[in-house]
Amino acid sequence: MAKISPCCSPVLAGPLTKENADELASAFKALGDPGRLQLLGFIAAQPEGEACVCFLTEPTGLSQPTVSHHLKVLHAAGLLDRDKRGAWVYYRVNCGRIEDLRSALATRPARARVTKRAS
Amino acid sequence: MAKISPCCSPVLAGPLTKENADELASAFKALGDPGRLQLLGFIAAQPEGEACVCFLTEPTGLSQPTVSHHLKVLHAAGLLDRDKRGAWVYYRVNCGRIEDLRSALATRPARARVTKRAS
DNA sequence: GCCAGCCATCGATGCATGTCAATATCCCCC
DNA sequence: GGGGGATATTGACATGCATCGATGGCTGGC
Repeated sequence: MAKISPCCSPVLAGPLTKENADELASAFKALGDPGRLQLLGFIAAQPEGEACVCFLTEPTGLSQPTVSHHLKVLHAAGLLDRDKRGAWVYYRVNCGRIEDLRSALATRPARARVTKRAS
Repeated sequence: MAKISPCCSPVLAGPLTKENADELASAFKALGDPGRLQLLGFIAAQPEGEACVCFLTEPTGLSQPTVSHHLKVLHAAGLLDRDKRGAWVYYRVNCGRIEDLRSALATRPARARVTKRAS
């Protein structure tokens, strides 16, 4: 899981280095699938904030290997934490990572907003 | 460009409908490419907040058709505004759309945060 | 130790996408 | 209206990815 260094690489703060762009792109790519977004939503919707794989197979309508694959992608992107308890594996949303992505999308972070004094 | 209805579909607020998931996923997918993130960064870095295609070909190291393709994808996702002035086409970051995506990633929007009173 | 259930991996398949060369389209200017 | 430059589109190619069935690895219970 690549570090995002949210304090230094908001997308709109200026030119991105290739490395920062790669890091951020891989994270957003993980969010770029409806099944994965639904999985995040289902997990976050649980009272305990966590869910095992067997619980997620049915509501998404995806096969168990596909769900497992998506969870792996989300985990690799740092968006899910994995907790194996006996035969079950519980996944939990990593809110800190989500916040990092949010801050990477911050518009005009510090630099004074361009005041569009057209012509 | 699908509407995101940011007020009603934060990813982590609970289960997502298939439609909301599709809308959000297509938007994040547009962000899931390093070249496109760099394009956003370069455009936002301009003093006027806008840039024409010819200016973006060189710093990204991509061919002109590829840049044009990425700009089209970003425009289709609502992330860039297009302004044709004569023979030139100027692209500008749509900050409102970016903000919509940010709010869609809001963690635990209203519902009281699960207080993790473990066991 | 064996069996059943949960999860991950593997292999295969079909579709989406990033990329570029070539070409078309549009616009300004002479 | 013809020429030149800026963009967009097309066609082709390779790669990536989502998906599933089949299978393997673990874990707990009998």
